Amino acid sequence: MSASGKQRPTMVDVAEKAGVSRALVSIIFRDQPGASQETRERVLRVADEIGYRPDNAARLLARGRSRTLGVMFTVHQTFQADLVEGIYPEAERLGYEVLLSATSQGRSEVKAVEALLSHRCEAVILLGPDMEAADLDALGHRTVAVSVGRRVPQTRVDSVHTAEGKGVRQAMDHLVELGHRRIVHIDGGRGPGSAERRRAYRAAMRRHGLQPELRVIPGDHTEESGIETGRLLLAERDRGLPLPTAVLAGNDRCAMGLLMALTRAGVEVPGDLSVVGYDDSHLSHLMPIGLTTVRQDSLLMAEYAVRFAVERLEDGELEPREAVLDPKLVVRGTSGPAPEGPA
Amino acid sequence: MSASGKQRPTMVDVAEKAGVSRALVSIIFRDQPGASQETRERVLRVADEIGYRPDNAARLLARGRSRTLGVMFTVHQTFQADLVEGIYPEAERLGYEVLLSATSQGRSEVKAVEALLSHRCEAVILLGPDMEAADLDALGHRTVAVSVGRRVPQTRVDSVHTAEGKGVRQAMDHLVELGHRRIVHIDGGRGPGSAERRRAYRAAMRRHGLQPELRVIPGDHTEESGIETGRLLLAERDRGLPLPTAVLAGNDRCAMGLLMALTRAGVEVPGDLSVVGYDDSHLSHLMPIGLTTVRQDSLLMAEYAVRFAVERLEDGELEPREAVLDPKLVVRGTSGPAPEGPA
DNA sequence: TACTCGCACTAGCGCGCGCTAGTAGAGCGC
DNA sequence: GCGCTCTACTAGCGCGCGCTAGTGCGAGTA
Repeated sequence: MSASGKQRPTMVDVAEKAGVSRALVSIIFRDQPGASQETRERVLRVADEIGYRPDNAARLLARGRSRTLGVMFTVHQTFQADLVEGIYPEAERLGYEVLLSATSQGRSEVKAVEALLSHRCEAVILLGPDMEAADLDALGHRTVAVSVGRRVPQTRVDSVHTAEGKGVRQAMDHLVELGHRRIVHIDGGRGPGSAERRRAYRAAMRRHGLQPELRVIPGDHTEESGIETGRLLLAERDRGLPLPTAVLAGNDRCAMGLLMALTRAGVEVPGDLSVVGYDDSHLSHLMPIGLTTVRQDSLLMAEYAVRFAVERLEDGELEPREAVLDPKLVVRGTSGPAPEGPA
Repeated sequence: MSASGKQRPTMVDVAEKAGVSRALVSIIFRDQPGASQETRERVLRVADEIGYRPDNAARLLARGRSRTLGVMFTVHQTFQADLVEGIYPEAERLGYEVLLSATSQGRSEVKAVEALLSHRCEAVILLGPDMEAADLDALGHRTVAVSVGRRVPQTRVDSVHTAEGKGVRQAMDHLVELGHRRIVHIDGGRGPGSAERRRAYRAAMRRHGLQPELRVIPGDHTEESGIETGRLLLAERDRGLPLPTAVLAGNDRCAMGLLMALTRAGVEVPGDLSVVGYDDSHLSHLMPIGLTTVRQDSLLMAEYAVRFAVERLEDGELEPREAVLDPKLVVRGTSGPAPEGPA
């Protein structure tokens, strides 16, 4: 037997060996009524003996539906990994399979989505999509699509995200209550949710009368971005400018980068400076003192995403929906009272 | 048009609209000779108009081969994300598609692999598999399998890994040269490569005459493990025991956790203590001073894995092969001279 | 005996495509 | 005219399975 010559056994093989028709084998493997208990057991035993497994490709060709959800995600985005982890069980619960397709440099979102569709996924769940709204809309016309983490108003695409505004507001209120005034925000660039977070930060600063201190530092949702910001702030300090007393990072990864840069340089967290992240990915626990962050419930988001997709598949008339989940500030060790002293 | 009623156009639709036979459309989409340039363009234009895309499921049913590689990976393992990123381009270069299937808690390796096989993957690439050698061997008999990061001698499974021993030896020599003697190793538990690293650590300690200082702390390949170890070491210090002067972590994630725990507690790295990781995942750059680590070339490993799989598929008689890549110590900021003074 | 009913099982078409074995027609040489 | 070759295209089977419309048969009823 050559390695490449490993012939997959088919239903016909099982049927012949068991002395029944192929149709009956089909019935048995679909767990449909129409076969005696005795025959069921015999056929299953035979199938097991010759190593038969149903061929999904053929299966989903034969029945019109594939009952498969495609998930597009970005390698290296921690929070998306959390989401993927939540998607599997919910999909299984509803009787759907899951196919993953990653984007990375050199593999665009379009490519990743095409791969999913060509494998007959009935719906695609896009984790933090970065494509144009128009492209998203077009995709929504071609198939059932759900965007997670990014709002997509006015399109035929369902979306699941958290009320970014609320989350940021909670974080800002928390910091202000602790006496912070010089609070800067590291922007998430084109990252999912960034625009809303930036807006909410600005609004919160104004609301608290901190307009003069308002400062948005460009960045993105990576550790590098946090490190760079850290370097920038340290350089400013060395030139005599005051450090901010608190930083609202674009997400947890960014916050972690910032923390690494600052603590290495001897800045006390939260003594000299407080840091708040966003996501509550498992990174939040990396800091021994815990990262104060705005929790997005990845499990719940995954659940919604899967359910939106499935419900749209089963009732095509449904209008696009939007789930806006409540974020929740989780106070851990990286936020504390603002340091004393003059600005 | 209801959302779920989005009927995918098929070749028949294209053929009818273009006024040719379905077979000709097939020829054109497979880029085979047998159609005039003029017809080609017309058919492709028509196909584009009605939004036709080839159906992969049907395609791989019709031709015997699917030309698809399945990749099993673990969500959250950073280094595996690096590997996935390398697998895509190499597979594409060789004309293969890639299907991903993740393991996580609640989704076992067996489940993940079954999902891949049921979608007619011709071969599976297992990133850091944790299953029994016997199960791996069985899988190797059923299909073409490649294990990445874990050695699997005596099985019908190709494997790609680095010479863990060499890597550890380089790291240990580096530390000893810097004057370190009290070097502990955080074990990687059942993680890929752990056994070899542990063995090599022991051997290196003996070789350098440091047997009395030999110490392996149980752990695994997560940040949590590093944090716990950090806590443990700090607690020991508080009880008057000396800190080790250097730690060889099980991998980068573990090293990062350790660094977070130690630097938070005021331990100077590398002043008081040096830390060496393993993998050179992108985490290594998270530390502003850079993590000294043993580099595993993820791109090269991915390339080997894909090529092994493909070559076995195209020549089934090939015996299982093993690629052992040379690791390379990358010295960055977390390792420095051993601190002075008595133990 | 004749007639239904229900259970266990089978025949056979179709899913969308790849692929082999063709055919029709144009062009060419003699 | 005939035979040949070459290009452009088509007919039709098969991939492994789902599914509808059956068939056969024993038990129960009148």
